[in-house]
Amino acid sequence: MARLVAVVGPTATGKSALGVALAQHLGGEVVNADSMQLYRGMDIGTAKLTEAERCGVPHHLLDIWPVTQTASVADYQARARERIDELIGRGVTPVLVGGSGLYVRAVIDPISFPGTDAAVRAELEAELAAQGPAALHARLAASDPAAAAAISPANGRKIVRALEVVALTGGPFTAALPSYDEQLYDAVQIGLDLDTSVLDARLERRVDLMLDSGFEDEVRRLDRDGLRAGVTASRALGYAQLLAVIDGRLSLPAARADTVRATRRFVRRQRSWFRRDPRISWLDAATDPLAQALQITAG
RNA sequence: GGGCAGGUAGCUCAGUUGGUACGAGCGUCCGCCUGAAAAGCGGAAGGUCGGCGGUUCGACCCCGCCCCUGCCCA
Repeated sequence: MARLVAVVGPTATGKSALGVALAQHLGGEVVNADSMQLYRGMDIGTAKLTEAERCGVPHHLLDIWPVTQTASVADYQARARERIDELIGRGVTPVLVGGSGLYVRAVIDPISFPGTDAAVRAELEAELAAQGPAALHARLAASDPAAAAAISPANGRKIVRALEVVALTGGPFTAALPSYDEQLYDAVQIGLDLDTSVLDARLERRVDLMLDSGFEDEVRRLDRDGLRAGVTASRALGYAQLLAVIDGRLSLPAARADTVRATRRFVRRQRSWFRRDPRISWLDAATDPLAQALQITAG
């Protein structure tokens, strides 16, 4: 087992910069674990590091999906593991950086995703739209009681996926994440966080900065590339709001406020996801996290 | 100085012909999550109903005075 370092935690805490610094000190390369930075052209709004900010450290799995493509953890998992294994084979330390909790676990932990089928899914989506989630939930209860019990009758998305898996595999949809005690890589996970009031102020500043740096133009450009048709990319923080601005459905100030609010909510969700993982060593982003991170990775 | 509208949860506002606030959205907090995870979903905590006094068995809802906000007139 080779060693892998992961930098996780809520957005806007400085994970990317810490990742670069760690890679430099450990002779490593960065592997992205941010679901939205996988999209080509989504740069400003995802706070993707610029070429200069990467300081010559190779970054992997950035810009691999067109905005029209629906995000997929399974696709990410395969690509990330392949790349990580390749780095390890070269004696390079993979530094996995990102705030997409499920993506990180999909790499490190033994999770296998049952397949998907566009036609089956499209049919289920259509039914969901026509009949509402309750009807589908009732059907799930008949074919997979355990899954139905675990999924809320209001959670259309999850119900559709469960039905899809049942239809494809003939078996039940197991909705249990693996425990935290078995991982595929010898991974050290570092969590970066900041005091809430400090982070909240930072989020606000960051959104303003993005807006000042041409975020709206970026969205207009991506709109021409089909962003609107992208199921996941079009819902990304800030992007969804700016599309509404372009449509005249929202004023710019409202979009700004909305984006800040949504990002705050996202941070809370990220924390509740990551804080359950006992393997993560938490560092305060305000007090020289690099030194502490190096200590942890050395130990 | 006069007139009108309004002062109900942190915010924006519903609401009761007088009988324990039926509140809602947003925010906050907590939790969930196996192919959309920057998405999706669940739960909880918050109110001396502007102040004082009166009427009443009983007032947030009626009366009086006062304070505050906005608009109009002077």
